[in-house]
Amino acid sequence: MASRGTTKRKILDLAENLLQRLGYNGFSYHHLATELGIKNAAIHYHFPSKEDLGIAIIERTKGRFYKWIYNPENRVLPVRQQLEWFVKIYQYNLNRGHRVCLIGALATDYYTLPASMQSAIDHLSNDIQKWVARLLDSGRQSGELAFEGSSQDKSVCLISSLTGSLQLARLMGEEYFHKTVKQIFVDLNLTY
Amino acid sequence: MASRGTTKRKILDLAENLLQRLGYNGFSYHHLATELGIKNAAIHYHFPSKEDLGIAIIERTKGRFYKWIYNPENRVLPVRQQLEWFVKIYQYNLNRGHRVCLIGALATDYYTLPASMQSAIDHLSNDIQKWVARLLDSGRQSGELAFEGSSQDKSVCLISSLTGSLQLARLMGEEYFHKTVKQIFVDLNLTY
DNA sequence: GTCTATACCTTGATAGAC
DNA sequence: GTCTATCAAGGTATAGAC
Repeated sequence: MASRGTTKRKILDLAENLLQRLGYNGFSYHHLATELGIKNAAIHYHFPSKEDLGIAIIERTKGRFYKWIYNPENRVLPVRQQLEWFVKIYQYNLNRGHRVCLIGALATDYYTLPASMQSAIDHLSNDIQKWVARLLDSGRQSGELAFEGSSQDKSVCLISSLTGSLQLARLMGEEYFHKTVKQIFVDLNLTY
Repeated sequence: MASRGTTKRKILDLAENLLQRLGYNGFSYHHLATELGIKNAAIHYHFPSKEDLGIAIIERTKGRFYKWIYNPENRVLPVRQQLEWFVKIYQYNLNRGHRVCLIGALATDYYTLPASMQSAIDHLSNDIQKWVARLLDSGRQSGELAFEGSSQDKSVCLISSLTGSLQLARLMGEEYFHKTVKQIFVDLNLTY
């Protein structure tokens, strides 16, 4: 289905999709143009360079993340529900054509990216990690979940698992994502 | 440093390195040629198509893996040591210029790969997963380690963590790989 | 086995008409 | 805002001399 909204929005939606399906070096302006029924040059009007497009994708994802975590309603949700929301982001990517997460996609292409994109994605991953660490910490303190080790280490391990499992799911099957999620919850002493 | 051995071997070494650093769509025959001080056409002599080169890289990695796990000496090692060997593969990739693992690299490019490469990497990831699951299972039975849940789920989660953490380490720093490994050991009731 | 030379395609990007 | 037309650069791949 084609996305609604302005051309700029449609380009962004499709580019995000292709980036997470094919990698940054795996899709082209031509690819976007033909699928949207417009011309190459029209895309360059909205996003002068591919770098601009890449930055826009990262910034939009950042915005969505911040919007959720800084929403006062969400901050008071049980830790378990906040964790489930976080996992749902990955689940959503899996459901939309086996997309890998944005961080995973850009991480493997990392050394081919312009510096501006590198620092944008660095920033996002740092913020995500801090948020997860704080969440795990407060969950452990309140007794909502349990684990050994530091919340920092645990958060990095958890994010790595989710990132990696979206990739393994491509090679081995969707169920391998669910196996990982199941194990993550078991390892936090949570039923799933 | 340039690799030793025949030209074919040098090409394979460099291509493997570039594949895991830049992604399958991030390096070219030209890239290989200039760095090896030979010409484009010389590479095509040894590997007629990029697909042939990709297959060769996967098959060589497979071979190394099988050689180790089917070595009778290694099969009787303590579970902990076998696990440490497995982690060392990832550590080695990290040390050699922040390479991601072969599976991670090819997973994000997966839908741009020729079918032959897809099935080759599918096969490898299946074999690795089975080996890890068996290792964890026997370790739990012998009391060498402990974890909740099925050894299948745990193995997928463990491999995903390692795969993902090599990628996160690019964005966040090498220490984030070590944090993940530390947590993996803690979660198996092993000191590290 | 390696070279020169080249064919052919795709890529990101721009100029200027409408 | 979108089009046509075009560009230079880089990509995979081949033919044929040495």
